[in-house]
Amino acid sequence: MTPGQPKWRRRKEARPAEIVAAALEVFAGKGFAAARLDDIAAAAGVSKGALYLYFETKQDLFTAVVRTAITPNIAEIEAAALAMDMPFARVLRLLVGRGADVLSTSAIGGVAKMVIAESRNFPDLARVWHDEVANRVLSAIVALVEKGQAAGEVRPGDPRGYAFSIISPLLMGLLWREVFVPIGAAPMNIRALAEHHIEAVLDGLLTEGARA
Amino acid sequence: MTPGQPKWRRRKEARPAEIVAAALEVFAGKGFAAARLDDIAAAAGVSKGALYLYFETKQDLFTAVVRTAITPNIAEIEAAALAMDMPFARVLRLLVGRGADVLSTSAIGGVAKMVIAESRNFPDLARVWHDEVANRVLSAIVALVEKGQAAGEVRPGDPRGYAFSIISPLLMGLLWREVFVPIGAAPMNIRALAEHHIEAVLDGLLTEGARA
Amino acid sequence: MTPGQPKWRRRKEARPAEIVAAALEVFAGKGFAAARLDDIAAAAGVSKGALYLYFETKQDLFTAVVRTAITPNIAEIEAAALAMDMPFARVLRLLVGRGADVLSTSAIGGVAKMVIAESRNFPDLARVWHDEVANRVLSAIVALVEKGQAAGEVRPGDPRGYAFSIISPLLMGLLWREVFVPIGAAPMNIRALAEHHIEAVLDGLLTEGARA
Amino acid sequence: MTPGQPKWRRRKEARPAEIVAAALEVFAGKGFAAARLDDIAAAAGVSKGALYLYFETKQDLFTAVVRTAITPNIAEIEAAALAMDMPFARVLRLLVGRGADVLSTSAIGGVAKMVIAESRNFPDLARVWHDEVANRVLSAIVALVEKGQAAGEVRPGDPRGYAFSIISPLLMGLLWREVFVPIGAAPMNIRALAEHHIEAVLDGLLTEGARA
DNA sequence: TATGAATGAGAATTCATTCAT
DNA sequence: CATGAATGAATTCTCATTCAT
Repeated sequence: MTPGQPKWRRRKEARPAEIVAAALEVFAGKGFAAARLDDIAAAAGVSKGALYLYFETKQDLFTAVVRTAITPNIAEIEAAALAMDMPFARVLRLLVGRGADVLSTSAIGGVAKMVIAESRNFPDLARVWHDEVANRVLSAIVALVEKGQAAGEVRPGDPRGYAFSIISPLLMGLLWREVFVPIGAAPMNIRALAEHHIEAVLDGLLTEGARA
Repeated sequence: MTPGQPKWRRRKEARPAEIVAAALEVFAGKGFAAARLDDIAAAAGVSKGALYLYFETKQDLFTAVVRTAITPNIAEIEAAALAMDMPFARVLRLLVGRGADVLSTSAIGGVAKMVIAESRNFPDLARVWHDEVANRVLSAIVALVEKGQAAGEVRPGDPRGYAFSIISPLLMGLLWREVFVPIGAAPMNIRALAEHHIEAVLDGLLTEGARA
Repeated sequence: MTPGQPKWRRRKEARPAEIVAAALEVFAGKGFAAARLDDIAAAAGVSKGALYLYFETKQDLFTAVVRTAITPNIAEIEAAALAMDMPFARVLRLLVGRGADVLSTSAIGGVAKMVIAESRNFPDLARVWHDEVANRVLSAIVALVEKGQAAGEVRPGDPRGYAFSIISPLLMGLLWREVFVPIGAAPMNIRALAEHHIEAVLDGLLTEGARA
Repeated sequence: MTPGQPKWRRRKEARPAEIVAAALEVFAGKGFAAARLDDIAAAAGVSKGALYLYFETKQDLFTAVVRTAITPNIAEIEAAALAMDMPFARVLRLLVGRGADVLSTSAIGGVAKMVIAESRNFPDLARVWHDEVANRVLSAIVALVEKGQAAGEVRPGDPRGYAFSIISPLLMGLLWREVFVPIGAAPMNIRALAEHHIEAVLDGLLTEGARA
C-alpha cells in the first residue's frame, strides 16, 4: 500500500518468457494436471488473469514450455557431430561430454519428465519431442557411427543399436537425478558417468583374456 | 440371492486385484491426476462407491498399483544374478535377456512412467521404487561385475558405472515404447536391442586397430 | 446437523423436472447470462454439482427449460382450431379465450421473453420456438380464417395478415405483464383484453356511418 | 501531432455517439450480459479504456444506448396524432404508416428487445421505456380514439383496449423481424402488415351477412 | 485524452468422496 | 457388500474495471 508502489508494471516484452520460466518450474515439479495456474502466476509474479494475455489455455502454456525447452542446444550438438574431422573416439568423447553438460545445466530434465508423463495426453508434444529431440540426437550419432565404420574405426553392426548403447546412460542419469535424488538418493555426476560409460563402451568390458 | 452362487464368491475375492489391474491401465494412460475414478470403476466393472470398499483414497489405490507392479519379477532376477556359476559374459547375456523379456511382457513400463511423472507428488512411491526396483537391480549387477573383476574377466573400473552402462538401454527402450511408439514411431524390439547392446558393451565399439 | 436429517435424498425421477422449474424462474427473472447456477441450484434445493448429473452445461439446461415450456398446450389449441364446427366468430372467441387462459396461467410469458432475448445467442431455440409455437399457432388461425372465407363469413384478404391482426394483442399483453407490471405499471387482464380485441377486430372500429 | 488536425477534432466530439452506436449493435446482438466491452470498443474503433472516459460503467453505457434510441421520433408521432383535423380513419392510417416507417428504419427493434430482456435487471430502463415510449404512444392513440368516439366515428368501447388492438401488430412485426428473420423465417414487410391490419381493424373481419 | 497491460472478483465446470438405499 | 445420487471444494477461464504510460 505504500504509494509509489505500482500495482503492476508494463513488461509486455519480457512477460511471456518470465511466465514460461515460472511455468516450467511448476509443471516440472508437480506435473501438468496437478500444477495450478495460481501457483504459476504467483511464481511468475503476475496475476492469474495475466497468464491469459499471453496464453490461451493451460494446455497452451504447457505446450509453450515444452517447445521452448527444445530449441537451443540440439542444433548445436547435431552440427558438431559431423563437422569434426577427428578420430571417432575423440569426437564421441567430446560430444557426449558436451551432451552431459547440457543435461546438467539446462532444464531439459524436467521437461523430459513432463513429456514422458503426458505423452498420452499430449501426443503432439511427444511427436515434437521425438522429431526435434530424440530422433535428431539419435540420427546425429548414427551418422557419426557410420562414418566411423566407413573409416574402419568402428566394428560392423547396426549403427542405430550402437547409438542407443552410446546415449542411453545420459537419459538414465537424467531421470535418476529427477526422480531419485529428490527423495534422498545419492546424486550422480552425469559428466563423470558419461565419461566412464564412453570408455566402457569404446573398449568393452571384457579383458583380453575373457574375449571369445 | 441364493447363497453359494459360485460366480459371485469368486468375484468377491478377486475384486481388489481386478480393480488394481483396471487402475493400472487408466493411470498408465492418463497419469494420476487426469485419471478419473469413474473411468477406473467402469474399467473394473464396479461402481465408483465400490472402490472405496477396498481403497481409502485415490492415492491409496495409486500406491497399491505401483507396489503391486513391483513384487513379482525383481527378486527372481536378483537371485539369478549371483547364483549362476558361469563366465561373466554368459551370465550377463542370460540376465539381460531375461530382463528384456520381463519388460516386454509386464506392465512395468506404464508403472515406470507413472513413477517418473509423480515422483515429486508421491515421494514415498519414488522411494519404494528406488529401494525395491532400481537399486536392487543395480546392486545385483554391481555384484556380478565385482565377481567378474575378481575373476579377472572384467576390466577394472567403477562397477556401479559399468552397471549403468549395462542396463540403461533397457530403460531407454522401455520409455521409447511408452512414449514414442503410441505416436507412430517405429517400435523397438527390446530384446534385440538388449542383445545387440550387450555384445557392444562386452567387446567395445572399437576395432583392434583403432584402440589406443 | 440434527441426525436423521439426511444431507440429501434420492429423487432421481423428480429431480430433472424440479431443476427445470427452478431454472425457469431464475432464467426468466435475470436472463440467461445473468442467471447463476448457484441461484438455480439453490432454488431447486440441490447442490450445484447435482445440476450436472442431469444437464451437461448451462446452455443445455437453458435449452431444456425452453423446450419444456412448449409442449403441453400448443397441440391442444391447434387441434381445437379446426375441429369445431361452428360459426367463425364463435370459434375465434373460444380459441382466443383459451389462448388467453394459457398465457395467464402458464410460464410461457417468461419463456417467450427469454427466447426473444437470446434469439441471437441461441438460434436453435429461436428456430424451435418458431416451428413449434409461433408458426403452428399462426397456421392454425390461418386455416380457420380460410375456412371462414370459404364459408363466406370472413371478408376476402390475406389470411396470414388477418391472423397477425387476431393474435398480436395476446403477445403484447404478455410482454406488458412481463416487462411493465413488475415496475409498477397497471396490470392487464389478458383475458378481458383478448375478448375486447376480438369484438373490435370482428366488427371493426368504425360505426356504420363512418365506413367508406 | 500538429494541433488543429481537423479530422481529429471532429472525432473527439463525435466519440460518445460513435460509442453508443457501436454499443447498440453489440448489445442488440448479444444482450447486455453477453456483450463484451472489448467488442464494443473494437466496433467503435477505440480502446477499451476510452469507453471509461465517457461512461462510468457498462450499465451506464447500456442506459445511454436505450435512452438515446428513444428521443427522436416519439414526440413527433405524438404531436401528429391530435393535431390533424381529419376523419379518424385517415389519421389512423397516416399514423400507423408513419409508425411502421419508424420501426422499419430505426434501431428501435433491437432496443426494444433489450428492454424486454433486461427489464428485471434494469427496472429503471423499463420504467423509462414505459413512460417515454409505450405509454406515450398508447396515450396518443387513446386520445385519438376518444376524439373519434366523440365525433361518432368510432364505436363505443374501452379506448385503451382499442389502442392495444391498433398497435400491437406493429410490435409483433418488430419482434418477428428481430427474432425469427435472423434464423431464416420469411421476413415481414412491416408497413404492408400495418396497412393490412388497419383496414381489418377499421372495418372488421366479418362480412355483413356474418354479423350478429 | 487515449491506450492497453494488468488486475481480481466471479462463474462454470469437474471430480474425489460420502452415504442413503 | 454394492450402488450411484449427491455433495462441495477446487480449478480454469472470463471480463469489467483500473491505472501507469
